[in-house]
Amino acid sequence: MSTEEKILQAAMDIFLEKGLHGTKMQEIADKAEINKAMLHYYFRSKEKLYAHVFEIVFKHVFEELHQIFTSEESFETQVHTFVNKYIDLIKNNPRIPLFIIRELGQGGEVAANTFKNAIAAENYMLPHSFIVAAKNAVETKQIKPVDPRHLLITLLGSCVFFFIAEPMISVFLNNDPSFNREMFINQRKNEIINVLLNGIKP
Amino acid sequence: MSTEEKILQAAMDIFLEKGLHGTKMQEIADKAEINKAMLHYYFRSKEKLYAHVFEIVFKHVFEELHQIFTSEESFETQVHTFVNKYIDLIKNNPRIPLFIIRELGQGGEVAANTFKNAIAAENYMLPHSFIVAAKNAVETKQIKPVDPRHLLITLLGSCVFFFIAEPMISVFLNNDPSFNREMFINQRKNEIINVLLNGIKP
DNA sequence: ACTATATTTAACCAATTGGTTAAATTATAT
DNA sequence: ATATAATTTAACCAATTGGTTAAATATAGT
Repeated sequence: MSTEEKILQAAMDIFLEKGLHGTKMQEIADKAEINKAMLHYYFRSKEKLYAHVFEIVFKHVFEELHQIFTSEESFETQVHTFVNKYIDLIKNNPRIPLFIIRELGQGGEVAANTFKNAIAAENYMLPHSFIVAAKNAVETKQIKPVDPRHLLITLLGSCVFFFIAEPMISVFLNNDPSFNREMFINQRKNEIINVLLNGIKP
Repeated sequence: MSTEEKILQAAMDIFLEKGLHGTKMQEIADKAEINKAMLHYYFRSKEKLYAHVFEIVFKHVFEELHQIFTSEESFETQVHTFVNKYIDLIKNNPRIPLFIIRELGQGGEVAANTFKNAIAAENYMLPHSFIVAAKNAVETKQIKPVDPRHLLITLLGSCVFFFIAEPMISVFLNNDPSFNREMFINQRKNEIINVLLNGIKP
């Protein structure tokens, strides 16, 4: 593993866990087992290193989800697949939602730039492929007329909000001593699919 | 205005804008026009002052929304009112969603404690009143059988996600040169109400 | 072998910042 | 009026931390 790769790996681990401001350059250097000066040698500044990591994480999420809406399946099936895959992805990478949310909470400049670059490069454009698929579904009367932009926001918000707000939500859910997180997340998939697909039926 | 009030007012303004870590004690002191030592004299530490502010903000949001689901209206009307009021509240206090999100992004310890205290005091318990209302609506067949906990999460996520993710979403929405934020937010209310109420119709 | 270039290290620096303290001022009670 | 307690101020402190630098070491090209 080259020094640069060691840095990126360590930086990703720690930025994902602690965000931009919670992460210290020395901590990344320690984890990568290299001298702190190497961080600046390879990546100039903390912000640049962070932006680098953000882009990798962002790509990882959006590339996979983007593809779903370019398939030949029915729109209903696509939404079904989307919810399952998105929530599974979060379950397997539980740090990702908070990582992105923290970035947005800082003002989201890095996120906005990453997004702009993705649009310019015409890459992994989830919003675009979703909106094309949804428009088509409206035209072919698979679903009733809805604004695809709003539908996408509702879908994303429904999937991700639990994981963002979990520190507070879990206080309430744990009032029930038999509460089981794993089971609840699986129910969550079905409830989202049920309510939303039902809500847009023609 | 007493020194203590001046501090709280200034702290609220700045914490709301910049979050815990973005806010400097000196900045609060300057805005309140008092000596920095007074902050510690009245509130001991930055964290304690922050927690104080968080509780005030949190109460402000949840008290108003809580009441909706204690009314005698039909559940459908209550949901309608909730979406309109919640989104209006955010429009009038645009810093609030990011403020709470930033707190959750830091781990949400302060948020969790505030929430626990609210439960213990049996105060402004939005989740409780919502779940009672939704259960009742299921039993009286006003809506089809859904898990009220999931419905609440879907509802909150749908309302708030746009404002959280706006730095990214707006990059995409602004591709359309005629995009109008004010109009879009009003549409957002109706789309949420339409899709969700339709989704839970018996 | 020698030179130029790239990489690595350890020591250092300047700025920031939450918090403290001792002395000064003001308010309160007797 | 005087003692006591509460409030306010200015100066100070220690720790943190992103970033720099000059010298040392390794690598590659000729």
